Amino acid sequence: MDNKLKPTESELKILKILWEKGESTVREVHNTISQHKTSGYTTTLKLMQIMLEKGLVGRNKKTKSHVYFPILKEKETQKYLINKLVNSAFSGSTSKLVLQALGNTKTSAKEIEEIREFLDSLENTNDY
Amino acid sequence: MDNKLKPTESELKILKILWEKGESTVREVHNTISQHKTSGYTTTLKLMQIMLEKGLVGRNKKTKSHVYFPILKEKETQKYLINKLVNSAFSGSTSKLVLQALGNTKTSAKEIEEIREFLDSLENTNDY
DNA sequence: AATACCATACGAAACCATTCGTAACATAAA
DNA sequence: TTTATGTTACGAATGGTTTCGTATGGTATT
Repeated sequence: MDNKLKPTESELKILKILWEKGESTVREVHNTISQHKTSGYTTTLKLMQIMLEKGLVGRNKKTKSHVYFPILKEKETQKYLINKLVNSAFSGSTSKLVLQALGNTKTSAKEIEEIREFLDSLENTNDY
Repeated sequence: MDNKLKPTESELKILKILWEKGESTVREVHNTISQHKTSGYTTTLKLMQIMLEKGLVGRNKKTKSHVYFPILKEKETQKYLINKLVNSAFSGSTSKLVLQALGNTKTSAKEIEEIREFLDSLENTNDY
C-alpha cells in the first residue's frame, strides 16, 4: 500500500463512517462523530478537506453541499494496519498476533467455529 | 491499561529492543536502531529520558553509564495495541481481525495447528 | 594533572495532527 | 431584496513527537 495512503487516527474515524454509511456530507459525518466526541464542525470539515488533498477521499458537488466518498478501501486499510502492528509489536509473526488476540477477549463458540473453518480452507489452498 | 502507558511509535521501537535484548545502555539501543534508521545518538538518548519520565522504562547507574530496562510489559502492550486496532478498524470484533490477519499472509501448517489447539483450549474453558 | 573520549542534561527547532475562528459564499425564507 | 441559515476555504493557534546542537560532567589514558 502506498505510504501516502496511511490514515491518521482521526482520518480513520472518518473513513470508518464513510465505509459504513456510504457517501456522506460533512454535516452527516460530523453528526456521527459528535455522538462520541465533542469538536467543532469546522474541525471535521478541515480534516475531510485534508483527506481530499491526500487522496483518501473524493467528493462530488451537490446542490446544497459536497458529498464525500472513500477512496481508500476498507480491506486494504485493515491489511495495512495489521501489517504495521505485526511488524511493530509481534516481530513479524502473524500467528503470534492471532494467538494473543484470541486470548484477550471472550470468543463465542460461533466465532471459534468460523475461525476453524477458515483454517481448514487455508490448509486446502496452501498445502506445504 | 493506564493511558499514561501508551507508547508512541518511537517509544515502541525502543521498548521492543529492551524486551528482546534485556536491559541495555542508550548506546546499545542506539546501535540497534541505527541498523534500520539514521538519527543521532542524542535523539535516542532524549527519547529514553522522556520514557523514563513517563515511567515506561527504569534505569540503574552503572560505572560508565545508565542501564535502562522496560517497565511496560510486552504482553500488556500487545493487548493494548490489539484492542486499539480492533476498536478503531474492526468495529470491536476480534474474530474479524483474526480472520483478516490469517488471510493476509501465508500461515504455515505448524502455525495453523497451534491456533487450532488454542481454539480447543478456549472452548474447554468458556463453554457457553 | 592535562587531554581525549564518552555520557548526560536540556533547550529549542522542526514537524505533524488537531482544533478553531473568521471571512466569503450560497441557498432558502421572510 | 433583505435576512437568516448553512457551507466552504483558509490562516493560525495548540499540543505532542521527534530531532539535534551545545554545555556540562565523568572516566580513562597519557
